[in-house]
Amino acid sequence: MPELPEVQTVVDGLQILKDRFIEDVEVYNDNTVKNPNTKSEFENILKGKKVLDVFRRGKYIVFQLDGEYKLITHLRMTGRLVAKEDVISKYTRVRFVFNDGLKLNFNDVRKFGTMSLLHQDEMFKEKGYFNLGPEPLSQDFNKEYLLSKLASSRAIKTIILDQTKIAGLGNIYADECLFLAGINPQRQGKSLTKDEASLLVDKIKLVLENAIEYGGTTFRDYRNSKGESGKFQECLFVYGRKGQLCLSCHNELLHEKIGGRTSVFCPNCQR
DNA sequence: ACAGCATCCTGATTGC
DNA sequence: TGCAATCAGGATGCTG
Repeated sequence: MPELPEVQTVVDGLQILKDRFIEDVEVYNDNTVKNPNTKSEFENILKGKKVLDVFRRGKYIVFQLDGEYKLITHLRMTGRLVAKEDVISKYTRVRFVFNDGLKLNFNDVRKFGTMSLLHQDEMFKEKGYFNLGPEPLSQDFNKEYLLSKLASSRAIKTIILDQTKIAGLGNIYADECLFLAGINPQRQGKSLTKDEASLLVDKIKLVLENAIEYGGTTFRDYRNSKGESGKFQECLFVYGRKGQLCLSCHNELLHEKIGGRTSVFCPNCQR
């Protein structure tokens, strides 16, 4: 599941696309493209455009193109942007050919991933992108900010998964952060003390930084832009470990559905 | 206004 | 053994 560290790793690998020109575009799955309305429009606008920059915002990958256009991509669960293989698979949804022959495939088993090509002045059309909260690794995300978002009866896990409040956390890192902060994921946001909120901010930053160092987590589907796995799965304390023993206190890890998401936690370490 | 749930989709895993 | 049900989960749209 590509979350912030996985998306960052992909973006790092896609820097090779900078200053290249898009020579050809093929859309194999119409529903992958959200904007513009037709795939011929999508293909025609992209052809001849230069890639000025590739960057990450939350879980989105953004290609800054000349002519003030942005190609905004979301991998969702199984999307992969692969700049290595020249093979069109049954899961290739969109394919780009660059001026020097390099190919970029957007492969996506489950077809949840999306691409939107938008001009600078119509960015509001991509609501999820437009409404993103602060980057968790920036100064804007601090304990004062988090406290201001905790005045809610919703579960703390649901709050930190809300992309309009914090951009980039998904199910894996939400569970990991809450474990390291010693906070039960079911706790109401408003029940957290200032110290707990402060600790949670620190652990969110720590986990994301470490996961980026490790090239992200490959639990099942995630691969980087070269098709390689990440290594942070070796560092997980709770995600995917339901029924196993807590690495800290050796009690059995429990699991609950919170906001429709499987959540694993230690009832002893997380209060 | 907002919380909660269904929906999208396909492969892997689990259960009978 | 084989088939069917369940699970995985990010964002969105609908419902109460």
